[in-house]
Amino acid sequence: MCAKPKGPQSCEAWQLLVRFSFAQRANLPALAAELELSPAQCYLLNLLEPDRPMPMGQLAGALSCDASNVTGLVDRLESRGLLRRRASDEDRRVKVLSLTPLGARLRAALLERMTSPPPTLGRLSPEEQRALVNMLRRLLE
Amino acid sequence: MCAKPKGPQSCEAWQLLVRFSFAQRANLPALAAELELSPAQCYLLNLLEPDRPMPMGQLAGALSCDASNVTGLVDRLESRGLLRRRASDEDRRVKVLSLTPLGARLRAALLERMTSPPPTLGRLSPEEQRALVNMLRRLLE
DNA sequence: CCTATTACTTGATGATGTCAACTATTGAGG
DNA sequence: CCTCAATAGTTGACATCATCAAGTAATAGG
Repeated sequence: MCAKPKGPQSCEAWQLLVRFSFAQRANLPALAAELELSPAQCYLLNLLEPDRPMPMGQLAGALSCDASNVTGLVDRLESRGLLRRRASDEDRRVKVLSLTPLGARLRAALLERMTSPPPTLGRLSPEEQRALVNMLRRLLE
Repeated sequence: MCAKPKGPQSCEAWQLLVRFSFAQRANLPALAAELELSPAQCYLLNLLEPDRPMPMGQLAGALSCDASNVTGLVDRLESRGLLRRRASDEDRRVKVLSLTPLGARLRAALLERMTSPPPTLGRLSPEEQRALVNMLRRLLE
């Protein structure tokens, strides 16, 4: 049924993490809609940190989608005044994206809503939560 | 920054879980494409278990999307012979979906690829993995 | 310079997703 | 029975998402 590099639990742990991701994805549309965003725009805003401008190509890589798709996403976000395109000084082919103050505020609101812990997290004791943080950090590198 | 029903770790644990979900989402398109599926079709197939037919409306609820969207998704999957629509006997307004043998095989291949654990899981000891399974089970109910 | 590569845009096309309007069926009263 | 409202799904219109192929501008290497 599944590869197991570290015993039978490997598989189950990963299965549960994937199940968790799917469940998480299901409530993103509603959450995004409250801020007049689409899920794709949320993914983009999540990656674009306020104090760290990013070239469009790098964003396409992080989203693992085509560069032309990023063009359209950025068109719509820029027209709403949430971010700016600016030609890079070193390489004028490159367009660097940076959040406007408005965009930074919207991003903060988005992240706060997304990461506000659900009541089920209370089922884990503080020590368990510490252990969970420790493990997830290692899984994410 | 975030609500903390159980101390400062609550927030971080959840943040990491959300980050994990986002990272996970990024490699779904490529994985789905190997099976000639779209991400949305993967979500649908994941929910439709081979031995448990499901009404379209219930599927729309589980995907948290509009019913008319399910119509289109099902149209395409049905035209590929992956599932069948059948009018329910008790209530003929209801269309019950069931996987064909072909659809069940594709679903199995999909789930196997999605849940095959990445090498980073090897960073957790077997006891840690057991603890992780235990915690995720409680988070997911 | 000349040429190839790179970063982004554009246009075409199909899939996803929502909404409003529609059909068919069910169910509750009168 | 016979409305009449509610429900399940479909359809059509429309915007967004996503890819591909082709195009433009800038860079880099020879």
